[in-house]
Amino acid sequence: MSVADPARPCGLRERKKARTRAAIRQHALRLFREQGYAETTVEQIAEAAEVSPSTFFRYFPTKEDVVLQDDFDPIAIAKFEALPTDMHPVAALRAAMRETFAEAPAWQLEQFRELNRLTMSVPELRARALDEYLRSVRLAAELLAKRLGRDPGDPAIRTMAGAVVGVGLSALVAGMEDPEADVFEIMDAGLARLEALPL
Amino acid sequence: MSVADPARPCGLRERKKARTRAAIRQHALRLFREQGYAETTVEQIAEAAEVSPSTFFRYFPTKEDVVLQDDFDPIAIAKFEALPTDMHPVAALRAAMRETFAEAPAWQLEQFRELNRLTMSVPELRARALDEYLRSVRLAAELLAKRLGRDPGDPAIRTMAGAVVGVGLSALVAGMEDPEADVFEIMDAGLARLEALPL
DNA sequence: CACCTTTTGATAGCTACTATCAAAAAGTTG
DNA sequence: CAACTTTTTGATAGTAGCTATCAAAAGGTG
Repeated sequence: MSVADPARPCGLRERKKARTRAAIRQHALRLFREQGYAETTVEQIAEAAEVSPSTFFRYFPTKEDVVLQDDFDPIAIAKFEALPTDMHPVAALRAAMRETFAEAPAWQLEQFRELNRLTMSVPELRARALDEYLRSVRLAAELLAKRLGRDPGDPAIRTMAGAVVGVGLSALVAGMEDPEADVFEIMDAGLARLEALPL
Repeated sequence: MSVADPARPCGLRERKKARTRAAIRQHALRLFREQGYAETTVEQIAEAAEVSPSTFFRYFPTKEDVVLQDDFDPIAIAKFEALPTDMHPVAALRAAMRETFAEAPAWQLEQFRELNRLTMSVPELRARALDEYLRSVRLAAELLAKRLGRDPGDPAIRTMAGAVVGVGLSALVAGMEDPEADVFEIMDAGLARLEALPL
């Protein structure tokens, strides 16, 4: 209902909300690191963040949501839409990703990596992450169809969209198997290979 | 520990176990169809199948597992391994899938479709299905590497494996968006396109 | 039939998550 | 600043998925 929707908070309330949210996530991630995801109860997180369990669920609908959030996807999609339409769609996707990551501050990239690591190691989280990932890239696939002026149901489009998702997943898996690996690099290299797929 | 592991049960016990398992699943699926997945409690399922809730969890580790089971994957993987190694790996995968589905009885294919429909419509189930799907096809990807005598970490292998997974996912999504669509056909067509990817 | 193993059900309990509602804090207006 | 409104919070109670335990019942064997 609120008409005002500024990028940064102005009132005391909104600032406090942001602080509370950050505190909950911060303490949750610390506890997960120290004693594991399943072994940490919501009650413990709430206590550490000095709020009630009720408040925890007011900020995060589920325990999983403390970990699962992709701040990058919407940005990358916006960049993808802004790129010239005469580029190869997969090349545009790669460029959008590269720009997005290049602009992000170092700490955010590092947190992204840690969240990925945690996500891929907890089955519960892994499952939900794949769902979210699929959903967001399916949206990108629709943009891809629009970009080419073709139907989203076109087999070539569908196959390419699936392959893009799959390459992303395989990169995440690779990053999990080898913690030293650069997930961004792997994903980019995989996408580069997909440019050879006929459209 | 049991040495005997026959294809079909012999003793009264194993037959009863199989019957109990089937009964639980059957009643569960019926209740899901009638009143929805989330609206059906394990207690109701147990009561309908005339067992205790304890027994339910003895047969299915989670409520989700009543729906999530892929009887096809292990069969298809075995067939894949049995096929001549000089075939194109993706072609071999396609052949293995085709054989597997061709051999299955009609009712099993129909049940497979219903389970897929249910799975893709319940977020909770969808997420876990993707996880299972990824795991099983990753195994196939390892076989693929072995077949080519190359490293599983090879970018080309990894990309192809990811693309295979992705095509499967996109086929499932397509089948969900259009219930009339033939998921097998879509997946096969997508895989056929992947044969053009350089290895 | 007596004996051993497997399967079952009852009980109790933990934890994620929801609903409700009154108290407290933040913001607003006379 | 005092009264009033709105938002945020915490306490309470409850539902449901899931686990552990253990004694009773059923299946199988000599």
